[in-house]
Amino acid sequence: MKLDNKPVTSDIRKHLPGECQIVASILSRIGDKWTVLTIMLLVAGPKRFNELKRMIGGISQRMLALTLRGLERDGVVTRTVTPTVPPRVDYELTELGHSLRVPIEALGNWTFSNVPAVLEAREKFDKQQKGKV
Amino acid sequence: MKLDNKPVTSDIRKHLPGECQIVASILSRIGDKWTVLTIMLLVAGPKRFNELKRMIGGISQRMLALTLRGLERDGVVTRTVTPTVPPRVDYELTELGHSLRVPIEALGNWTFSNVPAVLEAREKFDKQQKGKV
DNA sequence: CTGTATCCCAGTCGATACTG
DNA sequence: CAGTATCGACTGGGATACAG
Repeated sequence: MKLDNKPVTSDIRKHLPGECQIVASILSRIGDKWTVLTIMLLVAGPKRFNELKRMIGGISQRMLALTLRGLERDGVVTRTVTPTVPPRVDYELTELGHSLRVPIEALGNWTFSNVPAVLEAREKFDKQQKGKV
Repeated sequence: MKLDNKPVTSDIRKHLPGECQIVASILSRIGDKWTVLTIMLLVAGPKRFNELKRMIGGISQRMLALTLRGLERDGVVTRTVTPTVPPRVDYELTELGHSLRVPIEALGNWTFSNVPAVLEAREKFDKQQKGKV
């Protein structure tokens, strides 16, 4: 897999077969249950581990750790350890992470403004299914 | 989930608690393994079941059926049966589906153009991890 | 052709306990 | 505070077989 400095067209449909997997793997991280929420919180500034945990609410320690490690691996967040007692770890969006904010918010806003339409569609669909049985 | 106490960024944060689940459920459909690809293919026009199956390649009959059913339920695609022998079923994006194309492509294009950055970050991260053990 | 129904494995996630 | 380790429940998804 190499796409060095190729003039990347802005059309997703033109990707090569090999790139498909990478794109899918990144896309699946976005679709991950906690990723979007975590990024949205970090947009406001650096956060500590438990700070994020509290803000997210429903997440387990394990999943937050996994989510953050995944984001760190992909270069979206940085992890900064301050070796005090007790230890302090700050997570912060990288430049790449901040650039992700734009498309993520586009998607979030689309979702938000179409919630009624989707709900209506689901209700209608479910009602039809019910009548079919 | 509490996103409502900070003076932050976009509309996505303004949602009410109850809507959070809906937003998450829609978002998770986007992150679904086959959804984005399927939508991208349908952007070009209506497609039949096996036509989609062939184009996607790696998908099983079961997953394509489930994916399409989910999209239909959310009002993103329509399913049109032509009762001939053999039967013919066409799937087509609704207006809602076509509007989804914009944010999806934004995300896709971000992903596509940042593949090198992410790959580099992963490689760097993995190397560091390796050295730590 | 276009599905639905079953079986089954691999991976995911939460809860809990333990460590530095 | 900030994790890692482990276990068990649950689920996604492929393969296969069958039906309209």
